Amino acid sequence: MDRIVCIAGPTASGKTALAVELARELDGEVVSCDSMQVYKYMDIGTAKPTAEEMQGIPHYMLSVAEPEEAFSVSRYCQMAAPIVEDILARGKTAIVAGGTGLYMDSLIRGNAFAPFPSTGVREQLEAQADQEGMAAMLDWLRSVDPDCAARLHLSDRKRIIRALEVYLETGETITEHNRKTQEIPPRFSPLWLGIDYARRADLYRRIDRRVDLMLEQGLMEEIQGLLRRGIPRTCTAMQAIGYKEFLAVLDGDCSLEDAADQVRQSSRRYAKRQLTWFRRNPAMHWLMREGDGPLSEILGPARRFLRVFDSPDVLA
RNA sequence: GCCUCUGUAGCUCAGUAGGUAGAGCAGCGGACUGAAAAUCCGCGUGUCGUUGGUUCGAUUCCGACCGGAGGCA
Repeated sequence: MDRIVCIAGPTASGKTALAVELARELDGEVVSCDSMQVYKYMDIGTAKPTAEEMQGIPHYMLSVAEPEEAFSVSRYCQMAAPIVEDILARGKTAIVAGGTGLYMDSLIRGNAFAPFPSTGVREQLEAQADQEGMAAMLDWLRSVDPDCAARLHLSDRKRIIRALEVYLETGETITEHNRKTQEIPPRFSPLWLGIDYARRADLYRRIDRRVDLMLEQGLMEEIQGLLRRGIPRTCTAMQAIGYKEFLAVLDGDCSLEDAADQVRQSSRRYAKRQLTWFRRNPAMHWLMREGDGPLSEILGPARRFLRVFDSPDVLA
């Protein structure tokens, strides 16, 4: 087992605080695993750890892209994997912490990705989908990759188009590509820790509070700053929860209260999706939090799991 | 104090000419391999206010009581 700890969990569950605490105890450095914290100038709304919260612990993969850039899993892995290797090479513990399950799994498994399409294939497919409808697109996919077509629902436009894109670009179906990457052994073998709440309502209360806190900290000003920089409101970064909704307030399309309600609800649904993703990981060791209990309540259990680094049988 | 209306899912409400009930929202579960804070799929979770009566059978009809809204005093 590598000296890597993955800290997963839903938004507002305390991943940042746990990561820093464990980094202090294990002589570790933190690699963020968050699809929105990678963007610069988006600090408050993505709950990026502040300098104070980091407590001098080195953090990586924060603010590494311009908001108007198209970021992706592939780029995340390209950048983060060498960083993790380097931390390990220096004899330190790598603490990969964040809520983006796809990024975390891909980094750990060392997923390979098909070359990025340089031509406008996706745009062409989008246009074709608009003209001929998704049923025709799914039929097409079925003729080249029946397994993939069987897995996808007619409404899942994104994945149908992506599957066709991979096939057209590489000549290989996405099913075949996935099969091949799964044959490759995982790149890292970490200790998986997941944070969850015994009662969902307690997590939701924390989410609600965090939204209010973000507004107090100046989220609206942060969004105005992005607009002043000329960040297009259609880019991926702007679809982040808390940004798209409050943007509507600045545009005069929505009241602040309604937008805040929407942000709270989107965050709750997001948290649920995150839990669904992480729950299917059989290697996950769950740390359950109660009510408004302090972080220390899960520190003990976390340390018990961490003994695996000294004697690999403790988890057996 | 009297009169009228009202009480059904977490919320707003529909409904049963008597055979234990259904919508929206909320919520819950799941999928996920280069947009992933994205995208998509599935699922009613209920002492029908309480208590008596009529009835083979009451959430439905009748009475009383309790809670809510309005009106008259």
